[in-house]
Amino acid sequence: MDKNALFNKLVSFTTSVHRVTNELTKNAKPDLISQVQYNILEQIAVSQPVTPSEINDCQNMSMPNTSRELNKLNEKNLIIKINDSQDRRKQYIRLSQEGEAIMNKAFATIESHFLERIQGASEEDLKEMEQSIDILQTKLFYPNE
Amino acid sequence: MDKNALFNKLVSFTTSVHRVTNELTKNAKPDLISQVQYNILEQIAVSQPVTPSEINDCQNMSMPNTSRELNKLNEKNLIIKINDSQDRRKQYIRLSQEGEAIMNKAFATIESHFLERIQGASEEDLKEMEQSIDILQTKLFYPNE
DNA sequence: AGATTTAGTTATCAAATGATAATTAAGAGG
DNA sequence: CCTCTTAATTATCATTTGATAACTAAATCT
Repeated sequence: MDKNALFNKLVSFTTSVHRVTNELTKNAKPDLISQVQYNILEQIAVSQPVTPSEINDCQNMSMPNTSRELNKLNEKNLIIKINDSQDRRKQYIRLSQEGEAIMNKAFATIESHFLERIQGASEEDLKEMEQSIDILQTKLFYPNE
Repeated sequence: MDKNALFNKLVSFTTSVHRVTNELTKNAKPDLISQVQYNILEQIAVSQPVTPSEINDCQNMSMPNTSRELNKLNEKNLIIKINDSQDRRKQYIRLSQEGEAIMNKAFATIESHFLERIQGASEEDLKEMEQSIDILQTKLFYPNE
């Protein structure tokens, strides 16, 4: 199979995913946090608990900056830091109750945009989408190691 | 079908796409441009010609900021601006030769990371991925209007 | 025990970004 | 012709971000 053609498809696909994600998340981000902070909260929400190191890997940031942003989120009472009892250098980050509330609200907004978007889809379409997501997630967008 | 479950899948899927995209594009961005500028160049590369308005819609920026960033890219000779002959308020943005060269190099880097990632995939897998991308792109990540 | 690595913090500074207001110029509609 | 809207620009300022250096503390290695 032509891997080059597949790559070109992937490029325009990821561009589409980014664009649509932007559209879906429009107005979902609360004003009191920055885009970077929102991205971090989203990562925490999806895969909590999470360590600061994991955050800076996924978000492509440096430790000092991750630390700073986590402090800001902590000051805003949106996250909590838990010390690892085994390895006392490590921390685990979770959403606080307030953080959960904020993210639930954001996800609800995103979901309503999503529902509008798939409004016209048939049962058949939905099934196909679900299977396609599963395939791509396991075969292409799997975690690195 | 449970649209709510599909939505949850979509959330973790888009998170994965973002994370993997980050990994693939690591080291691909030339140092002389910022992340935002790179995103803009990528959009131009994928769907040129493009108007400044389209850019600020897709990138979720404001017109003044889009204009500023395009000026910076123009000063760096990475893009060219072409006036619409019909509607003289409009512009079309394209990559300059230098811009094309830079983006080709970036895409080559990304492609090599991509090839590493799908190294273990069988013919069958590749075909499935391609079909899945097609399905999602037409049924879910289609352009808005 | 001493050296090295790992996880995270603090401080600092330049640069990039976001947001807003004011402006120009060209279309579009009445 | 006049008003309204659209496309884009310029200028400005506060904030956010990125990058780097120096540091603490705990774990691991030898």
